[in-house]
Amino acid sequence: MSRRTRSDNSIQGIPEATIARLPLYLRALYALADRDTACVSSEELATAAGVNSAKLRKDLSHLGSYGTRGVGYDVDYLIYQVSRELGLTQDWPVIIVGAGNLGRALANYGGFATRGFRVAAMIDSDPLIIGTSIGGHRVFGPDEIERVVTRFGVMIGAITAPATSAQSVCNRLVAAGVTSILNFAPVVLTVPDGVDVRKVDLSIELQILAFHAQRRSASKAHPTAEPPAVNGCEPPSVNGKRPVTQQVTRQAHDEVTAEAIGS
Amino acid sequence: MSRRTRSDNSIQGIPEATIARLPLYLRALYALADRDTACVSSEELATAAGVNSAKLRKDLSHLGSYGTRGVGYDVDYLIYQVSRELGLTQDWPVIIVGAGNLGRALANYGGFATRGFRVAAMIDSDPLIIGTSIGGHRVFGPDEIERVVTRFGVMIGAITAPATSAQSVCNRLVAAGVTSILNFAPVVLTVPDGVDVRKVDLSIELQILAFHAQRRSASKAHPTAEPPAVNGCEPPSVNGKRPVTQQVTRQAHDEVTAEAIGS
DNA sequence: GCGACTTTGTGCAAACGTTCACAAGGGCGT
DNA sequence: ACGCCCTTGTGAACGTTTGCACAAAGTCGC
Ligand SMILES: NC(=O)c1ccc[n+]([C@@H]2O[C@H](COP(=O)([O-])OP(=O)(O)OC[C@H]3O[C@@H](n4cnc5c(N)ncnc54)[C@H](O)[C@@H]3O)[C@@H](O)[C@H]2O)c1
Ligand SMILES: NC(=O)c1ccc[n+]([C@@H]2O[C@H](COP(=O)([O-])OP(=O)(O)OC[C@H]3O[C@@H](n4cnc5c(N)ncnc54)[C@H](O)[C@@H]3O)[C@@H](O)[C@H]2O)c1
Repeated sequence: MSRRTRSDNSIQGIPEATIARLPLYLRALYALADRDTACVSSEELATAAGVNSAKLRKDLSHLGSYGTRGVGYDVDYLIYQVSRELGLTQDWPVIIVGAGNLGRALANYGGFATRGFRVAAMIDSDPLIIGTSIGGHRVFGPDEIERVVTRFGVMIGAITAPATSAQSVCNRLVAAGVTSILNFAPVVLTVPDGVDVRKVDLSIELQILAFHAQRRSASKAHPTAEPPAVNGCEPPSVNGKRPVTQQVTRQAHDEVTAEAIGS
Repeated sequence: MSRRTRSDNSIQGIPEATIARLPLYLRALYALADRDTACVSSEELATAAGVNSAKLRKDLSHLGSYGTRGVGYDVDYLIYQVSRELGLTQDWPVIIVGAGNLGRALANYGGFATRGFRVAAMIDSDPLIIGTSIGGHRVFGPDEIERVVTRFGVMIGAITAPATSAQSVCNRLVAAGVTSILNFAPVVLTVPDGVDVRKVDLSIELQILAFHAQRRSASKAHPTAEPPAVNGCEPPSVNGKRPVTQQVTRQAHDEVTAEAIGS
């Protein structure tokens, strides 16, 4: 279990929360540069990025003193500095595993390449898909993962395969040398130390939205009332056979729990 | 600017961080239920969900005391309680605006419906797409938004339209009565108070991965050395014409900054 | 050349989140 | 029936993140 992420940040000193916002600032900066804005104040940039100006200044101060007091930040200069900090002054080849609905969408996505990310190759296990081209990228079989990763020096992989194969795909990617993984499958991936996993989970986002939506409509309906006497499951008794508590209809789902791999 | 999210949580008392993890627990619980596991300890469930067991217990304690000391949690009972808390005991119709690559992928996604989320309708502005069916869902024109939202009582909308139209699409959704928005466009949306926006931003995730990947390979190459003398932009001087600081080649991009809307 | 004005960069405190560690509580074996 | 043992639920310590408020610093007008 890699818990090193937290301490890694402190040894160099840039908080994770700041890192997560830098791409936001970068996007706002590019938008400003497009409008030929040469210089921007923390207030303006913060508004454009949707954050507090104090937070923005503190975030940027972690990269260095790149502003001019009384004036603001030079847009092009700041774009360069933020890009450098994020490692965007180089190109990043990305391997996409799973050429289904989502994998295709990614491969066809133009915005993918706009920040130096390039699709090195697509991988799929379906013989009918292998050999075809998607978004101008040839699809290879899973056995080519090692070769592609080595050949192009791929460090970043996106997993858009079904949840059931996500962990094994992940293992193959890591074995081949990939150290950063963007996971779209609804699974908790287990990876050795030194490998970075981020997940994009649409289902979770929707559920969070549902929670807030529920709360909103509940407080609309009963401004200050108890929740309407939930008549759901009774607390189950442990001794004896378990009572019938199947009020929630079991729904189909494709999620699996990840099997641990040797760290 | 809606900053009410934070304080809303405290009035009822469930931290936002906890809410964001409940779907994770729910998924792990369903996986356990599928294996006919009747009861689970916080340790096991935490491992399955990829979190610390103390954190899991504290999270669950916010919903109530649904465990049995010395034994653990009844799986079915906990599924019910978590589902109820998240508002998943009811169905949520969702409207998808933008039937392009991503919108199609969502509409075709089976896992979409597995937690009670149903595609109420798809919307697109392209006359060639309007009237066709995607994933079994008829595509309507933007003018039908109001009707669909009212008719089906839609509270949740997903924006998979281009970044340039995302804000106007958002405005129409909000005007029609949608209060929860899942935004896939690389834009900071501005919404009135009482509307909840979550974003899924692939580009940002990749950039965060790139940062860590860069750091890793840098520390591999120069274990304890200064960064290799960046010869990038000089700090620009403010007086006079700005110097040529165009070291970073300007890249194409489709991001825009959101225009403010009323309130 | 100088003073006023503007905006950055940052110390500090409060809010929030995580983790530890253990008392309280309940089942189970005898 | 009783005590042992296991696991929950939670108080307290710790770390992180946010936001305020202001001194430091540089520009611009005169
Ligand atoms: N489509 C969506 O909108 C969406 C939303 C959220 C999550 N997801 C998740 O993303 C993943 C992909 O979704 P999708 O809709 O594209 O599914 P899909 O079934 O359309 O595509 C999956 C592809 O992966 C390939 N594949 C299967 N096993 C493989 C393996 N071992 N190695 C390489 N390729 C393999 C299949 O041949 C198929 O082409 C799933 O895990 C899904 O749960 C999808
Ligand atoms: N495809 C991806 O993998 C991906 C990844 C990250 C982000 N995104 C973002 O998601 C959004 C959609 O991406 P995409 O690849 O599906 O783009 P796309 O061009 O394939 O699809 C966009 C669709 O939106 C429709 N549209 C345009 N204006 C509209 C309007 N005002 N109302 C309704 N529909 C409208 C278009 O007709 C088109 O069908 C974009 O903002 C993109 O930046 C996509």
